[in-house]
Amino acid sequence: MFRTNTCGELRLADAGKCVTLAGWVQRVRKMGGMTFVDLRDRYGITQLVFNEEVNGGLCERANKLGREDVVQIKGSVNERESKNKNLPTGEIEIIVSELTVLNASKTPPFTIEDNTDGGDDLRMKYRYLDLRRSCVRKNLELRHRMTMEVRRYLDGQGFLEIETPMLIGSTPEGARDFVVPSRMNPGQFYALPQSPQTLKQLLMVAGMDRYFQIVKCFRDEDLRADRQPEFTQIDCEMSFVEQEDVISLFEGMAKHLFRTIRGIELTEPFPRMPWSEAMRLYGSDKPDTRFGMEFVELMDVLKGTGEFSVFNGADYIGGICAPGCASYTRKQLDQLTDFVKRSQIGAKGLVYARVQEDGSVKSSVDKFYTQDVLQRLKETMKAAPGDLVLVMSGEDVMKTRKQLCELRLEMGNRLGLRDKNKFSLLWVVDFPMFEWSEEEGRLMAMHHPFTHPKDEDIPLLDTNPAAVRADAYDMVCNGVEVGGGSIRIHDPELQDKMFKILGFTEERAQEQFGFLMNAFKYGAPPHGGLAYGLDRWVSLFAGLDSIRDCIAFPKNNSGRDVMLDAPSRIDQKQLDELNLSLREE
RNA sequence: GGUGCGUUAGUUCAGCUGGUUAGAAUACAUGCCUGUCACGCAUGGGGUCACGGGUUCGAGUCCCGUACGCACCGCCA
Repeated sequence: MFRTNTCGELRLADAGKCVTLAGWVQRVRKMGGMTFVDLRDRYGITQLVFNEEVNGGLCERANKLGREDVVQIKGSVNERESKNKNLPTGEIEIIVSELTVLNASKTPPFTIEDNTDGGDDLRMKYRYLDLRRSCVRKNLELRHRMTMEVRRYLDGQGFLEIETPMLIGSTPEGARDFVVPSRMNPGQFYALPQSPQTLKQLLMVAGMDRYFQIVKCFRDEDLRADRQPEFTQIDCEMSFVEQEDVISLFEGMAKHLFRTIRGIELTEPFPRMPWSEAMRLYGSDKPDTRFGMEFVELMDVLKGTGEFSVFNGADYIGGICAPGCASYTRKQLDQLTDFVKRSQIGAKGLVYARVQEDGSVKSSVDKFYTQDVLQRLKETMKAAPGDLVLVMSGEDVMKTRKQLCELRLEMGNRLGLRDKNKFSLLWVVDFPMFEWSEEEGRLMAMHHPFTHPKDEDIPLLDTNPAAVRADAYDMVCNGVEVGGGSIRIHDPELQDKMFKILGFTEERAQEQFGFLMNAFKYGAPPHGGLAYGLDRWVSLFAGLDSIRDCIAFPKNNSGRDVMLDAPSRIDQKQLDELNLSLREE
């Protein structure tokens, strides 16, 4: 037997027992005649003791151990003379009688500790060492517990877990597909699914009624801290449901996860906010509602009421009120101005107004506005003495709101209002069906082409499609889109009409989605669903800044796996078999 | 496709307006130390300053380019 116990389970009650442990050498502390070794495995750390007086030869060998050697020891559990309150096993130690080095280790390139000295790049290259660190391992354990709870909840609700294929056809609508050449069908390609969307809809046609799958999805787009080329969704679909049914069932799942994983009871229904409201108040379809500081529109107050040409030429003027920030120094205000002027935010400037203790307003545009106008600004913003009003303006309403959104989040950070242990959930509903694409010169589906328009907006499809709202909904937590879904179209005629509005020719619609359209002709039930982003949920619960930290083997910024050194070139023989040739450089 | 920041010891970083032998911490090695647990103390080894070009009497330092990394914009139905 390799071991009788793990390195995390022995306690004072086990004192006197003879045990066998195996694990990695975390650290060796040589005290002269005595040597302590911390032995580590997935379950914890147990201290080993070697005493020169008791067994000189063995102690000598223990002194030669290096970090990350894999060893097996036999010994007896002993109550410690001086206990370590930081370790669950800190009341005992093992007096070692036998030591076997199962496998020596090279000195690792970074320290295997919570506060490692390794940088991200190096940790990814040696991810198998990084995963030995308890802080990283805990993320994977959390991920496991969450998927277990997801399965438990959905199973309890009668969902079937059904696998769908990874090799499917390419549908260029939306994100770029990863494609896979077919050897047996030269010149033809599979695509990896961006989501099992159409397949789960076919499962509804097939009468599966309630489906889910914890499934890898692939998108060949540029990466971000919260975006990987392959990521995991909790993908769900239900038949004979309306939006309300889907929302309540998956709100239940969110509550289940909060209760079982974080021990947080969310008793109230999650707030709902129409998309247009989210844009108006927060400039974002995924607002961070952990704090207020909502936008207040100021066109009436500031446009045309003074000589400030920037505001007089603006099509949007909006402000936020930062409580207690009137004491900001000139330097701090300049920093904020620089922040909004940064290229990725791209605003031209920032106007501020301090509300003084006596109620008067001192602003950066004093010379353009009378105190009366500034008092109206104060009242409109509901600003109190000591508050700082920040105002931005622009000619593009959506763009300016987005810039103000960035400023609001920055102020939230500065004021410490974005506490990782506080959770604020909401549903954003009534998304627009379409959005205009400058690049394509046509309307694009905001969610996807199978999304059902709101019944009352269906007449607008013929007259003003851009105004049509959809039965689409996103769940947002702390400014992160943790899931989203929609009621789908199940009527082939409506689906036809949708493809036409999206600029599909009949042939192209048939070619790309004919299988779905045909299926709909054989009795498709009304259906809808939702997909949660598992990586984002785990990151949220673990308080991570990047989803990489909850993925065992993530890709770097350029979509590379630096450990495997993938992607890589393939040899000519493989290319020939696939009937592929590479363009000359 | 674009913007910003970065690349110096195994690792994480410092290195000023260009100037003589490039530092710290940690890791590693050796020695001392019998109750440590981030043990302590002493000694030691360890560098193509990412790569290529330029400016200069002289470049880790300034300029240009390339590569790589991170964050972001575009993109992500």
